[in-house]
Amino acid sequence: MAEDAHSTLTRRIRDAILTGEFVASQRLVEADLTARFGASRSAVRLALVNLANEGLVERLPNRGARVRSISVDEAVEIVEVRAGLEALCARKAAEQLGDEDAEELRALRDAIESAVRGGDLIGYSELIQELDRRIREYSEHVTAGRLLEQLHAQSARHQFRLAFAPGRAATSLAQHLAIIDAVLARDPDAAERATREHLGDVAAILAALG
Amino acid sequence: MAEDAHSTLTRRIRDAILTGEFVASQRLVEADLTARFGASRSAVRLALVNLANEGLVERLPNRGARVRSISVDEAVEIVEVRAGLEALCARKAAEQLGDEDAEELRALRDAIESAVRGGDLIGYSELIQELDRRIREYSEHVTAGRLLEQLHAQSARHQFRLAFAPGRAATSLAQHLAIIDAVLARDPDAAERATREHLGDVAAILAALG
DNA sequence: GTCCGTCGAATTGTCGACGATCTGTCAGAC
DNA sequence: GTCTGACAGATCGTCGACAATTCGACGGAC
Repeated sequence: MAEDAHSTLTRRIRDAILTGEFVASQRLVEADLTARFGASRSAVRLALVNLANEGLVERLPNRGARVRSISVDEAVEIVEVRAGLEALCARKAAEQLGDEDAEELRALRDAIESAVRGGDLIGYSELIQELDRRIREYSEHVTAGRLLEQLHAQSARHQFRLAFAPGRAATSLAQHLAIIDAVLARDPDAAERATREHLGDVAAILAALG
Repeated sequence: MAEDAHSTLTRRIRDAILTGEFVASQRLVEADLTARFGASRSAVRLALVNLANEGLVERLPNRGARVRSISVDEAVEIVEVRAGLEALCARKAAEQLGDEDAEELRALRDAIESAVRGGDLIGYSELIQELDRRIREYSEHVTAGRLLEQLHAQSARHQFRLAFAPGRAATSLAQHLAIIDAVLARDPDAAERATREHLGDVAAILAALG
């Protein structure tokens, strides 16, 4: 993932999709993107191919690209896969947590608790994402990490809907604290179990909402 | 995955990598591939980008592409991830196995047993791959299936070395039969457990061999 | 009113050429 | 003998033009 021109463009289009600037199923015409981002058509094409491989964009031969819309069934599938991968990462993280990592994790735990106490749902949601990222990092599992990053990007929109499900914050908080505590306790089994439990709930709620 | 020209080229280059025609770390110069496959440079470029996204090829900015070589550590990681995903698929397959699927699976079981009895290691290896493919199919889990396909391709070479580890066939056979029987018995827990057990062994052996 | 074939605009796919970047080599200074 | 800097070859990155395809609009036949 170098920082040259086409990577930047890929990132810019990805951001536009993730922030909802381009809505689901919207057509992404190469000429339009060329004008909008001031890049050449080759660069746009390359970016679209990359995003198609990431699963954010759908490319039909001779018919152009569009923002891929993810069905509820597929969102559930993604959460099921995430459960397996994040459980693996949580386990590894618990096994090999360094002392300074533990310090960071405790600080994050405090931040999460105070965000919830303050009723800051947006901040809470961001901190949870940070938590996921940290656990991936501590696990040092690059293969799982790479796949998880893709899956997160794909289901970003569904995540969002989930955050505001009524009464969700309380159980979500408890589950995340359980994950953190298991990792801090260096207990791999508990970390894996807590992660699975949490994502099992997420899958169930997603399926019910759909 | 349409069947137009550039997809075909992507597949052809992928096959060349998987069959060992292009060895690990070998440089893939665009001009050479252009001549060899009779395609234009754009097509070659696109194929390389796709393969890079699949993880089979490594592309360094301004320095070209080469066949990505996968370290033993990474091969172990891949098997760990596969364990999670294949366990999920085995579970789903066990949950929703159709009667005609069961029939096919029984036939495959017989074929596997007779391959081992006949000492046909190559045939056995192919049948095991077929088994994996079938379980993915029965699980109807497209997300997990797509990721597994990528991971299989990446670790194809290491798979190969594994098949000829001394005394491996016997335990491998027992483990695969256990997976098949659990799925046939429509027992999701057993199917997941048997799959994890098998891949846990594979990871251990890979790590030891490295 | 409906069906069918033709035509044209919009859009993607392909190509070859040009410019930019990297790598290795070689001469010269010290 | 070693180091430095310029040069040249190889290779990738970018661009604009042209060809191929799709899709909708239009008009005529029945």
